[in-house]
Amino acid sequence: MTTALDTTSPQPVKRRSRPSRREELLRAAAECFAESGYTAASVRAIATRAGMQAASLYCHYPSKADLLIGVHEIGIERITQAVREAIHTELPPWERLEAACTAHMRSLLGGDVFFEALMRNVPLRTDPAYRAIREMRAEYEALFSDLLDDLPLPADGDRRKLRLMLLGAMSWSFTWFSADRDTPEDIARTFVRFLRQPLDA
Amino acid sequence: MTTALDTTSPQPVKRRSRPSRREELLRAAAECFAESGYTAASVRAIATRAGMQAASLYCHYPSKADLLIGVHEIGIERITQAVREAIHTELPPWERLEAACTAHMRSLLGGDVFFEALMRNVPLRTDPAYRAIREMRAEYEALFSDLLDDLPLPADGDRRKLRLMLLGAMSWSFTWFSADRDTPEDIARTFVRFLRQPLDA
Amino acid sequence: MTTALDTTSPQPVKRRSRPSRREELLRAAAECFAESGYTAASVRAIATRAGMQAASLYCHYPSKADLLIGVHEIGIERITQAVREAIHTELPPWERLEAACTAHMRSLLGGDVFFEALMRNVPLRTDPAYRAIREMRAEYEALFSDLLDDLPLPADGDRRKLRLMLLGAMSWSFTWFSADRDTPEDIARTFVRFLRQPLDA
Amino acid sequence: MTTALDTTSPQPVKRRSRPSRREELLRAAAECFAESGYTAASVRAIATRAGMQAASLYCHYPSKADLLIGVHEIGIERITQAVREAIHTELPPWERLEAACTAHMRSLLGGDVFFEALMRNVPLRTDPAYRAIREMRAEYEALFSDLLDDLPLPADGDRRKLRLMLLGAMSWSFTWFSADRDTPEDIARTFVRFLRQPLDA
DNA sequence: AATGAATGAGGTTTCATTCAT
DNA sequence: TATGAATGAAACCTCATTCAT
Repeated sequence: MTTALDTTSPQPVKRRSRPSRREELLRAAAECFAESGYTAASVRAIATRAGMQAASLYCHYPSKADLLIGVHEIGIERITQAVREAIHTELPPWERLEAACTAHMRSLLGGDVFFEALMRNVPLRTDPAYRAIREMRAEYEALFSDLLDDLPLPADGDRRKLRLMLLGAMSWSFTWFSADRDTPEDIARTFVRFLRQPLDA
Repeated sequence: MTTALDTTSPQPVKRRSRPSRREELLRAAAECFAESGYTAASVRAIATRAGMQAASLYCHYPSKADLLIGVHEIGIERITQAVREAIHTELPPWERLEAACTAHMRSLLGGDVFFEALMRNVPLRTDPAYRAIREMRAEYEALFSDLLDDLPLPADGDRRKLRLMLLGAMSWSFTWFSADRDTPEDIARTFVRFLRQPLDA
Repeated sequence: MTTALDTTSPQPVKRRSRPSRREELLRAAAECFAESGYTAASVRAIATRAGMQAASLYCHYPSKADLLIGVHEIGIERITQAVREAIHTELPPWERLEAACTAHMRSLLGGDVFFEALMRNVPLRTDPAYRAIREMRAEYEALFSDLLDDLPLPADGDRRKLRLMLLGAMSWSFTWFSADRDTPEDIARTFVRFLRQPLDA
Repeated sequence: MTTALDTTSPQPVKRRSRPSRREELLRAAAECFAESGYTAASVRAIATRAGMQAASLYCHYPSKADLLIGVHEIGIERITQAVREAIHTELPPWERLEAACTAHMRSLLGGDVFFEALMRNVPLRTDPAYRAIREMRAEYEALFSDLLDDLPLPADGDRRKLRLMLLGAMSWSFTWFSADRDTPEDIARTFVRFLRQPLDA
């Protein structure tokens, strides 16, 4: 009857492709994880924010940990796409890196709760969700490995550490970023410049 | 190499006695916070690890949050002293910065649970311990501001962002550091070199 | 004598079903509050008496204080209705007052745990439930204000103090009442007579 | 050396017959019992208010229940003496009763925490302190029995119920008394007048 | 007389999850 | 798909009391 994506079809069609219950749930979870952290966020709070009872949540996700994975999936997917788009065009290597970083920072600091949830909830090695999330992150970070491979570095340039430094510095920014003093774009540009100017000279 | 960083010893030698109950408690708390995170770590687990009942813990600290503050105090105090010692000698600015970073990384990644607890538990803005901890961190980071002020940078060098980049990159390293592949000293040296080579040329 | 005061029946016949869990819970709470006092009565004991786990109690009432309010609501509702019924008929003013007092005492001393809980747990001014309960009591006592207004008193008769004296004397009776020596009806009759007739002949 | 009543004699004499530790403790206990009720008042709070550690309290009183008894002893002793003094003079029976009631109310509502503690903490029958306190109260109330015996009542005047009514009404007044609207003396006078004079004109 | 430390019991409440409906 | 009720575990913390010093 309706589109294949309409997961709420059993109810009379209200509005076209409104966020499904699962999506609402993930958003609610992201908000709670971002605000309180994974452990402190309660399933009840997430369900309430999504407009349902805690028990109903389990119709959609089998556990709290799966919500965290779901949130990460969305977050990583979004930021991956943002960065992919940014480096789609033809550009010199350093400019491509800068474009990627700009997209990265714009996503991370743009107020999207999915990214806040992402940053604030790096899972512990003992967490059951650890592996799944680590793999997603690794895949994303591979994008930057590629960008760095294209860079013309001196022979002793340790590209792995360069990537870790750049991504780490950007990741940590959620800790000190203040929209009053900084813009995501400026941070990205400045960080890249710090690295580039010597090496490029 | 040196023993100055042996964090298990009861600090600068204040009292000769065996570590006091408070110190044992802080160490137990640090271990638990490092392993499980602040929220997931239970007061009972901390007390048990310190060899007492949960109720006894409250003879020494009035709440779990105060334990977190205590852990941060020790951690910050130790790393501050380590860095202070490292920059005590007369050195050219870049070398002093590198010495500081080396000390910083050596502390952070040296396996001291107080630092692991520190890094894994950046408090949320809503946390009652947020203010207290933020101030401690700020005071520590001021050390690096001073070091950066001494650096001969070009006019447009944004020293604040440089500091944030360097410290952020180092902070994030607890996320990916593996003693098999890296050494703290090497990371510090490499990160500083990345920033220096252009600017110093 | 009558069955109107059978406080175990599920009230005016609202639903036919066996007493709901909420009602069982309130009764259990009333029993515990009557036996041990509000503070000393534990949520666990209340839940156990109602045949459930302490945690399950919170499906029905959000806190212990709300149980106290609920118990008061039922108690006040019952005694209000008993008094209302007693004064429903046409009677001379003093006889109506006596009828009201008889109903009042019969409720209070008839062994209903809800009234015992009521009397033994006048909340402190600092108690969060204080306001709610005070208002209920005030509404009930207004019934007596009306009855006293109908009394043909001399000009200097302080009707407020008269009400407070009468109600106070009756309230305090739960302190000394012994079913062996007294009947609720006799107490009521005697108290009203003391006020009505001249003792100083 | 000092007076026999100086229970703190081992310490160098500071001030003459200042409240002994036991007295301070009783006063602190009375305050706490009056504010929070016996059960909710904690030994720790009492000790703190008396300027000592909880453990030190046990040097003076062997248990919390003994503090309650001690508070009652003082309270009953004080009010007994107040009433005794009031009825010491030669007066007609009704005037003597009024004088006693005035003294009673003045004590009860005069802001003395010992009386507030007394009224707010009628022990339950299951309380270990129940018997001891009940006996004290009975002895005090015997004073009123005597006064009532002197009253010229009609043949059917039930003196026991009269006493219970009068004392009960006065006891309950701590529940509604407001220094803004009432004075203890006026309450006493009015209550006695209600009994003495015919209201049913 | 005083106390710091300790304790076992127990307080209220929240947790993630299950299950019958 | 949704939920109300339930649960066992566990959360943080406070309790009255004890004891060695």
